[in-house]
Amino acid sequence: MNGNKLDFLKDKRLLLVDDEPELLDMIESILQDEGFSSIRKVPTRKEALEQCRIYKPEIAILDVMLPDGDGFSLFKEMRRILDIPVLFLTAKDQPEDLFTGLGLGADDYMVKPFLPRELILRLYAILRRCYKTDDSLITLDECIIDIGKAEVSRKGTVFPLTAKEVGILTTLYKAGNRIVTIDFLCNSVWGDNRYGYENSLMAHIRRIREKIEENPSSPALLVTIKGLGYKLNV
Amino acid sequence: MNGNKLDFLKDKRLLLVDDEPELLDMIESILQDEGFSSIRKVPTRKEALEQCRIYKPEIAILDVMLPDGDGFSLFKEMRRILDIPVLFLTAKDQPEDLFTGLGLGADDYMVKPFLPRELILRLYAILRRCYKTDDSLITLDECIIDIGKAEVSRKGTVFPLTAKEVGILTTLYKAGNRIVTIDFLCNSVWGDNRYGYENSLMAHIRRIREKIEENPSSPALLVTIKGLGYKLNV
DNA sequence: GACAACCTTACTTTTACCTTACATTTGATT
DNA sequence: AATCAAATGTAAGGTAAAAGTAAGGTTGTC
Repeated sequence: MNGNKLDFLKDKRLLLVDDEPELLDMIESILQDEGFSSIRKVPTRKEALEQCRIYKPEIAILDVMLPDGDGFSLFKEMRRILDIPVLFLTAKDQPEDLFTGLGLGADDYMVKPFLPRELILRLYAILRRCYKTDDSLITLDECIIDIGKAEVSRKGTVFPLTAKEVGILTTLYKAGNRIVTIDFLCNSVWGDNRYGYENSLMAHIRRIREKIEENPSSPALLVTIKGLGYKLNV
Repeated sequence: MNGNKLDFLKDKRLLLVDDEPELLDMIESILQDEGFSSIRKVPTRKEALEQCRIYKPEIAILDVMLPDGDGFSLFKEMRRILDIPVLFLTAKDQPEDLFTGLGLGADDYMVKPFLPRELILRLYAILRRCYKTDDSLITLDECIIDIGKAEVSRKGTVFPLTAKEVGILTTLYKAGNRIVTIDFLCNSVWGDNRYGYENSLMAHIRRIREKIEENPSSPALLVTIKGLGYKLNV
């Protein structure tokens, strides 16, 4: 697991929720030793939900027991905000908990105390499956978009991409050639609850089209679905 | 787990590999009871590889101990043919096996003897993540409506849907092939307490029928219930 | 057969988005 | 601190697809 092929998984944003500070610190150090760079830990249900909104974690490790509510109801609330994989932890070796957790739609389940190595491995197993397409290379017909290098190459010419352009393209790509609403795009590029950037988005869309499209005025790759949003054809 | 939302997972092709025929039969009956319809079981590494080529399973449950080689090397060979999720089984409660399995890239790991229910739940957890559906896909006979992409495909042709069309179809679909009144449809598409759009709705219904119906003038999918409303046959 | 509910089509209007040129911000460099 | 270039944001007129309208036609029910 020390190869470089899965290193991008270490950049994923993790959220740890547990009421015991010692355990929280322990897990954090296990994960840091493994190379995970973006970890946020909170002790309560309330803070967990807050972090879901502002931090937008890509995976969560939840304790079943929390001071202000159980992990299961937290899980359900989280799923309404984000569709991220979840690994449950429980102190009690009660099979009931396992069934409840997995039955709700959790991705894995571990009983405390656990071996650090097992946590790491199960974490990788989940991340691998959920985020395997993070090669950051988007191939659309004759056009190759390299998110990592922030450039587009088409017909032998290389066009550089700006930060906002990369943000927009990434959001569109992650949607998996489904329609992304203008609101969602604005939120993911400029941050939550920000309005008034619709026109700016439009200007960016135009600039992107001038780089990726054969004919920017009648786009074939980044298309408009009037009244609904934009779509990237992959 | 008996809801109908995850029923499509039960159609997935499963491959069981274990050298003990009793265990093989036991797992098969557990899975059959749950509703899994496509199960193939083999006792050897050699046959497992053969099945990967001809049966093309969508998930595999592998025993670590096999008469003609261990499960780990089988796993590596399988991955060269198919990139499917794998759940390992082991009789020995050796942590080493767990690390080897997950380290290689397996998706989950269970120690025998296990609870049938846990197997089922872990299986669902893996399948859900690997084959998560587009919940916005409506299949009506020969016609597939993709709400997320706002398009309808019928007989190989793809027709785009407009915003209002998507709204109407979504409302009809959510009603679950029950009759939806014209008032209700208008309210859900144009907003509450708005009248005077009945005729506009009719025009939209016509346009939808031209996209989804074989014969738009005698509809079979989006039918009129005179005096009551419209109904989507699912 | 008379009425009402709904269909159908062509036509008009509107809205959501396009486009372009220009203004402002950001951030690197001296 | 000043300068400059690149990136980003803004404004405004333009446009085509989508939505709405109207009017004559059709179907089913009492």
